[in-house]
Amino acid sequence: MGVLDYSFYEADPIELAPLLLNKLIVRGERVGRIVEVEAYRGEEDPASHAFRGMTTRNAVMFGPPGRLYVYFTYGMHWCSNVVCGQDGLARAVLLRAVEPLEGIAQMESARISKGGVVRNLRELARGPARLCQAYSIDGDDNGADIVSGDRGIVITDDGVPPPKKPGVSGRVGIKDAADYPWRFFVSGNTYVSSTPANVPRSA
DNA sequence: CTTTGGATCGTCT
DNA sequence: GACGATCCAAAGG
Repeated sequence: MGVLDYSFYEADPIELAPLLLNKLIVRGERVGRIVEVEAYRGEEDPASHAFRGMTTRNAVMFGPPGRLYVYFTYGMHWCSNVVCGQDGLARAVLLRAVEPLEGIAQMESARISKGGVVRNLRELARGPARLCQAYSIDGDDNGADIVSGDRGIVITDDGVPPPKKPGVSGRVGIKDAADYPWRFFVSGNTYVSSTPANVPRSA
């Protein structure tokens, strides 16, 4: 229960990613449950921004765990990752979808004020860029400490455990290493994005 | 319902 | 100079 400790984030992203499922992201009034994530493993992962070493853009990924790595892409979108693994290793978990629980009005106005479109609750924070819009996460939040909450963002545990058998599939929107089964989601949850086809575990 | 193409710019080659 | 860890609207079945 409560805010997660730094030690929680020291794990390898493949271990940590499924453990982040069902945790809460909190920023002020805004509270949502994480239902979909992806693991990225730095120099060992052709799809990772850090595959070819450190740059100014990805530097936060190499730093201490328990921070946010926020990046800009497609000329208009922000996406956010939880930095994990030990200090010096470029490891991170991309936050891909959240089930809105509280502060829904604030999430909606945050999206709309940034030119977003809110069709329904399901699409409010479904997808990494929409999630950032809903939480007003942008470049200013790159490097934010999600344990101390120095920028007002924390990840907490409300007692709901991660799924015993999370859904697993390839990661979305990448070309390299598309077959790595490093996307994890809460099976059956409607707030999970659907691409690629949800592949049940056990298989 | 699915498919397709446009928007838009910081970062790396 | 090319291209994204994406989203959205419009067009087609």
